[in-house]
Amino acid sequence: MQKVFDPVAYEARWQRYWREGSFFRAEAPSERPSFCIMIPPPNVTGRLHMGHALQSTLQDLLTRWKRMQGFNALWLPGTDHAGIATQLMVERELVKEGTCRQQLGREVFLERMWAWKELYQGNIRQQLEMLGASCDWTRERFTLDEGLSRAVRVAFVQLYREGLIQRGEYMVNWSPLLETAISDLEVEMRPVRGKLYHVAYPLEGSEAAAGDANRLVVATTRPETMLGDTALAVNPDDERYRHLIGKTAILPILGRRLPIVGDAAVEPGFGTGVLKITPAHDPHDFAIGQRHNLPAVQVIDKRGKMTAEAGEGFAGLDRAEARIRVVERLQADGLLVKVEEHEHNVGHSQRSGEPVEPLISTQWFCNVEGMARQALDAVREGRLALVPDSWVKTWEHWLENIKPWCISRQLWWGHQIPAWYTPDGRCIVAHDVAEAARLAGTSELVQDPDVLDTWFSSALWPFSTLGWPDDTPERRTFYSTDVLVTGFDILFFWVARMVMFGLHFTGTEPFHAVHLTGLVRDAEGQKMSKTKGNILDPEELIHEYGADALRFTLAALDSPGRDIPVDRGRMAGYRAFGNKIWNATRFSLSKVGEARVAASRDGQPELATDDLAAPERWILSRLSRTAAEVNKQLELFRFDEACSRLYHFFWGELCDWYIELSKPALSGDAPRPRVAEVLLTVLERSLRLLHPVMPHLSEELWQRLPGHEAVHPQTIALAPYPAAVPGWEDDAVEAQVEALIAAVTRVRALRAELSLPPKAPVVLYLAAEGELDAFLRQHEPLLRFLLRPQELRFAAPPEGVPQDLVGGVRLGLQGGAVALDAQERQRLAGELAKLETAIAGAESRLGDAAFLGKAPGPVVEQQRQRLREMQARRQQLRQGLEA
RNA sequence: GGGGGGUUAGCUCAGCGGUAGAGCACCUGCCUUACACGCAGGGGGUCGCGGGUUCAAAUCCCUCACCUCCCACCA
Repeated sequence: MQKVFDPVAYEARWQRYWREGSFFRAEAPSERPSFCIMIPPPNVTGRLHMGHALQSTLQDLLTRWKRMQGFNALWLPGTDHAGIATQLMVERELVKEGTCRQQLGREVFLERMWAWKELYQGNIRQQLEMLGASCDWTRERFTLDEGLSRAVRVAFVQLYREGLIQRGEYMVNWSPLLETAISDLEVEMRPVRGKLYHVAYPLEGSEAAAGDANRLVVATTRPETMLGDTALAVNPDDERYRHLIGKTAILPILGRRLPIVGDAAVEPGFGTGVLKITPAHDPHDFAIGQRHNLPAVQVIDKRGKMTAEAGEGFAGLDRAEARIRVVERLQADGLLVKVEEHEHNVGHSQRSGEPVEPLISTQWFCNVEGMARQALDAVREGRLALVPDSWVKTWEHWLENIKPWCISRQLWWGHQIPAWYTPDGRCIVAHDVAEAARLAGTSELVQDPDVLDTWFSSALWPFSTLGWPDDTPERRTFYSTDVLVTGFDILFFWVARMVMFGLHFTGTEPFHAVHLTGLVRDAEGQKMSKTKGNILDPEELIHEYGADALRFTLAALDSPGRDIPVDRGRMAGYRAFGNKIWNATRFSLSKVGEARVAASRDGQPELATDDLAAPERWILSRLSRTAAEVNKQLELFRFDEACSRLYHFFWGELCDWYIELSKPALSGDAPRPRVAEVLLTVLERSLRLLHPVMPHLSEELWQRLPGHEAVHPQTIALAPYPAAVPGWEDDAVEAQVEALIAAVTRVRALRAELSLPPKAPVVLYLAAEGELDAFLRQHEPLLRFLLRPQELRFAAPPEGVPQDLVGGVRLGLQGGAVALDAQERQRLAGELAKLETAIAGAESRLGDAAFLGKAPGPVVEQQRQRLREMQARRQQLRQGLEA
């Protein structure tokens, strides 16, 4: 075996081996219980980022774990067409080429889109494979492929026929740059330092007259929209203006007559208490306009330019430019009363970044209120768990206040809406054009040019990927799926909508648990961004540390409800852990001779502990408990805890102690029964425990262990996941070995404290009560090996010899007395001071009748033992400091 | 305005009723026959502030402060 640990040397090899062995192929139907995770399909826009790496790691971890537990495990991969995002990328390319989609035409443009998709889909596959993802690639899907497109059409037609999808003219969030409607969720509020313009509107019949009584002053942040005003509104309870309701004001610049209406939505306290009403360009005004039957005058078009309605001098201007001109004009007309600085929130398009323009337009809407109630019930009744459950309140708040979902987009890349129009203007919704023609009674049809919101197809993902609407073996085998792993940032965009559609179309929730991960951040907890230059690239990290170290880091940092601060130092630490595992295996293989991994039957190892010595019993007991803990933590989605248990068992117990304890036996100096077999067995099961997090390293090493093929003939990925072995668990042995460990550790510390050089000849005293004393005598060779004393006496240390009491072991160390240096003296004095406080505390507690009466017995006993040990330590410290 | 999460060692975070923990960083020794991606030892914390419950509180309850995120948004 190579001495150097080099993950890059073997990771790709195992990825190929797994692929060629088809080990991750899931069966449908299957006799075994199934486990299924649907990948949140990455956008075909580019490379995978750290968020994908995190989520993919956790999904792979769960899938590998369940697969090893014997489940028919499916992790179904795929990609999302990501309408706006992808179309934008390709359009950007076109701009560079000096053309645009309109010039190419829809058909040619879509060919470009598909070429792009092929390229990036390939990248995503390759990157997932680099990470060690155990997807079933034979079942890969794409949101625009034939099957999923059919599912989209079927879902749309059904919702339409149920009356849950409607076409209508409403106010929507419009992105002038993208020239499409977007949903409420795609609007992001950003604080903007703007101005509040106070504009005077003359009252009718008083145009020529001056003075405040003849005009109403309106405060607005968007003066350019006043060209579309069709009324003024005041609060009917507002004493200042009540008498004006029913009167008429005159719109400056354009001279339009504006009725003054009373509406309770007007806040008397804000601005001047008078609101200008622009039904075509503001959602509130739109609502007020509807209440008062006001006309809507559109002065801004779909590209953000002023329309002809805006009048001479303004038509054709950009909305920002128009604002400047309107203000200039008002000022010239003497109607600009004042301008205040005003910070307020303005909706911006999340995708393109520009301010959203509220616009009245004809769009398709989906009424999701009923489905939202079902989604609420699914969580409340425990059929769907949100992990961590702190998300439940957010979930409830959103679903309880849900509004119709605008599902149409004025794009080309996506599922074209299955609606056709007849020459006489009828709208026919059907599964295909043939059906539409039949229903319409004519084949002169034009399909609606719009496409559906990307999230509409994503909402069907858990079942459209399994063949829905058909009743396929896949659907029967894997649906409902088990777990969804995704970021909390798409809880509403995607998770809620999947649950709503899942319940609506299939009658059951699409998965039983959602594990919501945090955001991947940099080592300082800063959000990663291009401008900060702190972006980490998973591919680069894999080259540097290996995929397993990256996976371990991400899994170990995933603690509930927190972001994931990815730290290179930490990742280097986990690569070092890989090195540790590598070397522990290298050592074992060089020492075990002809021994083999113990055989198993029905997953339970046939390794009886009857004739084994304490160290062997101890490590088997610890292994069993570790396996139990790791399984438990994985059930709870506590990947951090599972990793921590694996790390501390392997490094802190197996390597630091058991391997050391095995050395005198393996070298033949102090033989014990079946040490090599135990070592191999523990190692083999440890590698299996580690496999879901560190698949490559565990496979690489496991394949070298003599006897591994009896566990599984081909791959560790299909070997059983270790569970607890009750027959190995032994509290008494654990207590004894732990006392030995505590004593050894204390002796080493004492040696350092006394400044004894590593090779200084010392006399070591050890004494304990009863069985523990016998146990220590029995393991004399181990104590000699670990502590290398010149002489070992199983007796209480005489007076004057530096000594201590720990874990029930009285120990002493006699060697060349070395004077304490000043620094060490100070340290010990500090320790002594703290100790005095602790002793006083323990003494008073033990003297307190309330404590003795009410605290449980073991707690009192623990306190007594602790006090004894602190007193022993105090004596040693006092003696040392006096000397 | 409403709601969530957070405040523990220099940094990033576990712990959530019975002696304050991890990784990294730091200090001191060591190439001890698997590993210097290592071994051994060590320093470092009024667990945000103030109350309360309890024999016992970082851990449960309440007030406050600060930091974050989400939702809504007054033109």
